[in-house]
Amino acid sequence: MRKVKHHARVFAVADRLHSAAIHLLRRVRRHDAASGVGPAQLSALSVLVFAGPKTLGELATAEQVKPPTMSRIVAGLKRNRLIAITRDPRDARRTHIRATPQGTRLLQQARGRRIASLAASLDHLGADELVQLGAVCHILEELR
Amino acid sequence: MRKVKHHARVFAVADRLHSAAIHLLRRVRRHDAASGVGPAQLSALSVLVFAGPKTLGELATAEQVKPPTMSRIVAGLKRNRLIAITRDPRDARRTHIRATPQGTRLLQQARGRRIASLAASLDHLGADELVQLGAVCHILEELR
DNA sequence: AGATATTAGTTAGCATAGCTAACTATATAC
DNA sequence: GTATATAGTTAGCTATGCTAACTAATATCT
Repeated sequence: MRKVKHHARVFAVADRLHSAAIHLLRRVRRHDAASGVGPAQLSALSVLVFAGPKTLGELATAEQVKPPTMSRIVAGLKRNRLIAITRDPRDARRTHIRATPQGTRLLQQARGRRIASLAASLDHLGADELVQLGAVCHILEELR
Repeated sequence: MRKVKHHARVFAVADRLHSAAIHLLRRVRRHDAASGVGPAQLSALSVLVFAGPKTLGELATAEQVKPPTMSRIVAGLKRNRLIAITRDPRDARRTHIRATPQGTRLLQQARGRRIASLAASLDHLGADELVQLGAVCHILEELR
C-alpha cells in the first residue's frame, strides 16, 4: 500500500528534522550568554520587539507559559530597563508592555550574534543549497 | 559584487532557518510535560539512550552544561530510576552512567510523542516536499 | 617513595524559570 | 448592588543554570 510507505517516510523525515532543529538551536544558543539576560527574558523580549507591545497575558500565551511565570520574567526585564509598562486606560487590570530602545538594541545584538554564527556555518554552501534551504523554510513557515 | 549578494542571502536564510527551528521545537516541546520529568533530564537521558553510556563529564560536555549542573540532573534521573551509575574500575574518580530499561522506555515514549506530533503536521505534504525536507536535513547534518 | 599538581565529581549558595494555589483589584452581569 | 468573571501578583515549591570551594583519586616529577 502506498499510504503506509508515505507515513513511514513522513516519520523518518520528522525524526531527522527534529534532530536537526535541536542541534541547530543548541549551537546558536551558546552566544546568548553574552547578552547578560536569561533565555526566558530574551525570548519574551523578542516577541515584544518583533510582534509589538503586548499585555502580560498575551505575552504568557505567546511564550507558552503561565501568567505567574511571565509576571516574574517581566519583572526581570523591567529591572534591566529593557521594557516599559503602562496601564490600559480602558481596563485598569491590563498592562501594556513594550520594549525600550535599550531593550530593542540588546535584542538585535543578541539576535545578530545568533544569526551571524549560523550564517558562518552556512557560508560554504552553494547557491543551489541555499535555494533548497529557503524552500524548506517556506514549507515550515506554512505548517499550521 | 557577487560575494556581497551571496552573503546577504546566507544571512536571510540563516534568519529564516533560525526562526523555523524555534517554532518547530516550541511546538513539539508541548508534549514533554506528559513524561513527568524536566527538560534537562529528558535531554540528558536522550544522549544516554542514543549515544550509549557516558561519564558525568562527557554528559556535561554533550549537554553544554557545567559539571555541577549535570551532577544534579544525574541525581534527579537516578531518583527517578531512569539511569544506573557504576564506578570506573580503572579510575575510581569516574562514574559510568547508563539508561535503565525504564529510562529507555520513558525516553522512547516522550520522543514518540514529539515525532508523532511533528509527523502529523507534515502529513499533508507531497512526496516532492518530503524529498526537499530530507535533502535539507542532510545538508544540516553535514554542518560542522 | 613522597611531595606536588591535575583531574573528576560533589557540595554550597546564588539567580532564573517553571508550576499551582491563593490573593487583590478591576470589570461585567444579573 | 451583589455576584461573578477576568487580569495580574504573591507565596512557595521544584528544576536548572552558574561560580567557588571542597574531596578523592590519579598522574607527575624529582
